Order: sequence, then C-alpha cells, then structure tokens
Amino acid sequence: MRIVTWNVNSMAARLDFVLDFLQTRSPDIVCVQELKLPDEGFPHLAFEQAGFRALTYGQAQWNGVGVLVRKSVDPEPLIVSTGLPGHEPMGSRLITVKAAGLSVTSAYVPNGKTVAHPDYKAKVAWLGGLADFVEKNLDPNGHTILAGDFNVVPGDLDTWDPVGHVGAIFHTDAERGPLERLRALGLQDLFREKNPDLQSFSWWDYRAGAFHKKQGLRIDLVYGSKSVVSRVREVSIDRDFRKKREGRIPSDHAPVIVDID
DNA sequence: ATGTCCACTAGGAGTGGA
Repeated sequence: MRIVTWNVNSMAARLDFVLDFLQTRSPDIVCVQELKLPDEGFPHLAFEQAGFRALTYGQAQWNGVGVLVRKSVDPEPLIVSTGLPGHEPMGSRLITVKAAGLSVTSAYVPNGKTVAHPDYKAKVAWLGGLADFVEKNLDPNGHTILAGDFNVVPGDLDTWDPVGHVGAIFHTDAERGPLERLRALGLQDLFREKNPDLQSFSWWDYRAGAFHKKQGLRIDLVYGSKSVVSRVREVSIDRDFRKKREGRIPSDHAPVIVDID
C-alpha cells in the first residue's frame, strides 16, 4: 500500500496536477493540506471519477485538510474527527479518518511567520495541542499514521542552511519539542527511520530560484506507530512533482511517498 | 533582488498569506 502526504497549495489551482499524480504514482491514501476550499466547493466528482473518495475538512480561502482514499482499498472510509479542540480560531487544520484498517490523520501546522510575530506563539501552542490530541485520541499500539505539513524542520540534516537558520522560524527548540513528544508517544518519523543519513527536502520557496539552488527544507512528515514502522518498505520525496508539468505550475511542496507491506 | 504563487475583492491592480 502506498501512502502519501502533500501540501497542494490550493486544490482548485492544483486539480490537474493532483489527478496527474494519482494516475502516475498510483497512491492508495493521500493526505492533502492547504485545500483553500470550503467543503461544498471541493471537486468530489473529479476524484470519484479517478477512483478515489475524498474526506475533507475545509474552509474558504485558507487552510483545509483532507484524505483521499482509493475506493478499491476501502470503499467506505470514515471521518473520525475534524479540528483541533481549543485551537479552532486557527482554522481547519486537522482531520482523522479510518481507512483500510488504518487510523490516518492529515495535519496542517500553522506557519508562524517569524519568531517575533504573534502567530509564532500560536503555532507553538497548536503544536502542543496536536501532541495532546495524539496522546488522547490516537493509539500507539494500533496501525496509526499522522502525516502533513508540520512547518517544522526536525533536525540539522533537514535544512539547506543549518547555520544560517539557527533560532529561525521552523528551526527552534520550541517547535521541535512537540515533535519529540510525538516520538515519546510512540510515533516515528518514517522518512528519517528509513533514511538515517539522507538529505531530501519537501519544500522550496517559490521565490529566488530556491528549488534549482537546492535551498529547501524537509517539513512535510509522515509519522507512524510501531506496527506501521515494521511494515514500511521505502520512504521517498517525489521532487519531480515540484517541477512544472506540461506548463502547469506546481505546489511549493513535493509529495512524500511511503510504501508499506 | 522582498525575486512567486494563491485567493479575495473587484471589475483592475492591490492586499494578505505562505
């Protein structure tokens, strides 16, 4: 089974791109973020025709998360919960579904802007709330996956410039603390688990030719419980889908692909 | 190079967010 996380930066703007990905890479479950669509505006028909069911928690203009499930692996996936209790003013950023015998959570962590900005404190609080949510609601002894755009660089290997970014947004101890809590709660970073020494980024700024200069960050993460870790065959980041395809503009994030037995 | 892309409001280009 192939499980993916991908911040698409507008599902409306990226629809053809995403359908191309489903066709080309044949994933079974895709956690998506930054839909930028209200649920009533989601293009369900296009995904149904592509053989997928989409479970979404969206809002107008910003944020929005979802899980796409291939109908042949589970014709009746279910939404278990939406939203992060106590943090609703931050927008639609969390959805948990039950699909193909797995608990799958798609998360879009607030960006935070800069460490001096009030949004940074709210981001750190949201991350703490996420760890609380995992502790209360997700089962470390089950088949559990938590994937999404964390807007946090887990370690020095995950940034193109560890020296220049010391203490900078995405790189602070306060943001990394909640990721350590996830580990303590039994969830492991599957990419790093399978590729201990590999530098591979999942996000590059649209500006300044960052992609071609290899100035990226690994901020899109897939966490799995112990039983998932034991089933993982390979984890990779699909740089090809950060490139223009047939003149179409990509998201600023690349899909992270996890293959499990 | 604060260099791009997206949604929204508006009915053209500016604003806010990332």
